[in-house]
Amino acid sequence: MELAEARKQFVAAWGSFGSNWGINRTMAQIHALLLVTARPLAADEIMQELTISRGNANMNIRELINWGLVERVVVSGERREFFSAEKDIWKVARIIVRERKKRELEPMMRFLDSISQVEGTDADAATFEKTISDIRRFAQQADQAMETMLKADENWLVGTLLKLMR
Amino acid sequence: MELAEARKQFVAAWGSFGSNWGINRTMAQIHALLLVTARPLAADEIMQELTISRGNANMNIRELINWGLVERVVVSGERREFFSAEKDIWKVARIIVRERKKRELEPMMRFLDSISQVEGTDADAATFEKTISDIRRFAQQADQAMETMLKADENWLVGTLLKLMR
DNA sequence: TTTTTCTTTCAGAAAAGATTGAAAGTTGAG
DNA sequence: CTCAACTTTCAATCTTTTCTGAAAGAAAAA
Repeated sequence: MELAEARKQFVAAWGSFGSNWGINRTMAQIHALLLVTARPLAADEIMQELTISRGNANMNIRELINWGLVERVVVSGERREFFSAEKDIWKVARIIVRERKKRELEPMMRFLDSISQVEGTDADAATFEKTISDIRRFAQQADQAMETMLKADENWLVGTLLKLMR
Repeated sequence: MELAEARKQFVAAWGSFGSNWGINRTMAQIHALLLVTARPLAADEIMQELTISRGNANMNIRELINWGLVERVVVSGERREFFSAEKDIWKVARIIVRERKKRELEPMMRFLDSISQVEGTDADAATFEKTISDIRRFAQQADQAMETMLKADENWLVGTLLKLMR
């Protein structure tokens, strides 16, 4: 397959994949574009490649930087800012896991704590308390699994699986 | 906390949590409502509780049934259909993992295969092939981890973690 | 300092996604 | 078979999210 075509398809696919997971399509596309580009790109190049506006590019680049997935790069002899993505996919995965854990899982766990005790002894009260406490327990396990992954190196998963599956 | 209030908060929170993850708010709310209700509910009760229209309720209940998270229940002496959610949170988690794996991860892996070979030998071609193959490898590991989880029982995670963390 | 180049912001526009409600469809009871 | 009770569908509408583009801001160069 031709490189230009493959790149275009990848950027589009990554965009729609992202939007299935609550990540803005453009943000995912910019990320994909930077992932498959060896040299850092300037805002204008990103705008042109994805045919998006300056404002949109700026906002989504900023968000990628917030996440720690992209960084500003100074190119000597150039006044403009350039942008470059973290290319190590394991680091990328860890960043995403850490951010979503922080932004979603942890608040959810705090929330579940806050509603875990209710008055009443009927079937609905029992179902409620059981459901909430099961979800809390599950969330805690997921949280621990993520912590372990965040601390582990690339071989953790492979090693774990081999051990488990004989 | 009062049960009615706690239920309301949980349904609302589950709805917004869901929409962070690409799941329609109403679908998540219906699921939450059924999770914390001991007896099966009829469509009218769901509509009333969440103040949503008949069409909306119908569409989202159907989708929950598609996912296997909710089932139709016949209540003897009643002509209407009633709905009840799977209450075992581990089963729920497995269903969600299985469905998203099937709907998103597997198509993505097939797609990555299709674009993994490109013409050219410059820096961008090299970056492209490396990125795609790294993502494929990562996706395969995630896929295997999910497979293992799907087959394993509730104690897999705990056991694994204890083993790993000494 | 003034000009030039580039970045950021944000109100309004556009697009995407969700919801409604009324009509058509189905099914069991009589 | 006919009626009544209930479910499903879908075009129109509403809501939310995303995007644009022009104006304001910042910082290097002249």
